Amino acid sequence: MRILVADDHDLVRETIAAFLENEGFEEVCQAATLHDAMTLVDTTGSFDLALIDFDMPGMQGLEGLRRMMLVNQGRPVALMSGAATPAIAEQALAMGAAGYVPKTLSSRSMVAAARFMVAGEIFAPMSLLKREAPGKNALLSPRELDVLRGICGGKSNKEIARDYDLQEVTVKLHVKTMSRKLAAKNRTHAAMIARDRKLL
Amino acid sequence: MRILVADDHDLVRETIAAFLENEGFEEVCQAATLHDAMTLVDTTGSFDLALIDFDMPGMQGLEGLRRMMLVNQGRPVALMSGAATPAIAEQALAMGAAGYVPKTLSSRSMVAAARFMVAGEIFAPMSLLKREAPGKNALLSPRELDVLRGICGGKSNKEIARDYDLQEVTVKLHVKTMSRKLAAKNRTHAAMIARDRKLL
DNA sequence: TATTCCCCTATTCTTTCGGATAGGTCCATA
DNA sequence: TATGGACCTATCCGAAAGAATAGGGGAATA
Repeated sequence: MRILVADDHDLVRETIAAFLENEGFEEVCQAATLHDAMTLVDTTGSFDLALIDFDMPGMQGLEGLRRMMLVNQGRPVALMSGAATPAIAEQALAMGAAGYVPKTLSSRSMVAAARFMVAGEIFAPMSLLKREAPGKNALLSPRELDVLRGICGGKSNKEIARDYDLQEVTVKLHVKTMSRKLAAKNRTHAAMIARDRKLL
Repeated sequence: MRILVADDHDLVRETIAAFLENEGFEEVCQAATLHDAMTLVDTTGSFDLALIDFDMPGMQGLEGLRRMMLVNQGRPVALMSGAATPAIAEQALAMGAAGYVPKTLSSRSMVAAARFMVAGEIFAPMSLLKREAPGKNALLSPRELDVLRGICGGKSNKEIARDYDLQEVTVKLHVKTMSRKLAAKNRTHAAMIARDRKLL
């Protein structure tokens, strides 16, 4: 049961490591940079769980997470952060991270989360991933949502018009107004924004 | 501590409910269809956790999950399934589900998962979400990946050409060949496929 | 050496998108 | 009644995207 805790703040790292050791995890290694963490994996083998800090030297955003996941041979790697946006947490999970651990977590919860992830489950606090107020995408009218769905399916304006029994010009109108509301540069951008905000 | 178990297979549903009751959950309600489940929520109030079956009458794919999440007032709703693809599990989580619970889970794990989700965490077995062989997006050449990234950012061919110091026609070529490889109808479709498969 | 693959460019053409402008209906609410 | 919003349609235009065809250079490999 080998665990790696990687964080550049000595106090934070050592506290977490100490707690994990007390809770029965046999081997808890530490690293202060991504580079150190990766060489540690290279020399001593992969870990059953790696907790790595998001704001750590060497991590360029989530690129560091990606690299860490590669060297750890597909075994669980989780992202830790004191202050990261829900978007970051989601992206981390989407790229296959074993979890997202806010540093605000109580030490007991942290241990529980670690146990969970070691067992091959995914840990994430739901408060972070909660979609905002349900009626908040009222910025888009029903028709605009229809069109947006069509766009996300890769359809052309003509196809969308056929689907909903409209004229192509009307679809264009909706595309334009909807893109403006979403601050999208074009239909493709709008589709990606819709996907990101989960408002399809 | 109110929990709802919704599944059309009586045996499965009752077994799960019995286990949860034995483990200390006070009020465990049952429903055999999505409709029953939703009226139950309407009449008796929202649940601390709702476990709903993916292959249940009334659920049209994930649409049922969406509706259930709406009526349960933002409190945890998890998807259960005997045989669902990783894509479905991911989508469920992406739309804000509290978790994905395979029916193959041992009853002890099931209870642990329920506890977890009631506490506001997200549960998902990592094995399902694991990305396949890392070198599998070798179908796309490096340049095609560059272009794809640009498209996902909503950029025009001209902008992408400028970014990588290419001619616009060259970008068009990559767009075309890359779209063919991905079986995409157009750039927007390609962007969505890339997002789905996480191969950007 | 020949083959293959990726990369880059060029020309021409049609289709599609996107924007602007200018109407119209319906419906709810002030 | 008026006002505004959502919805629909129309025409015109320029820009962008997509498809077809035809190359050349470089690197790896059989």
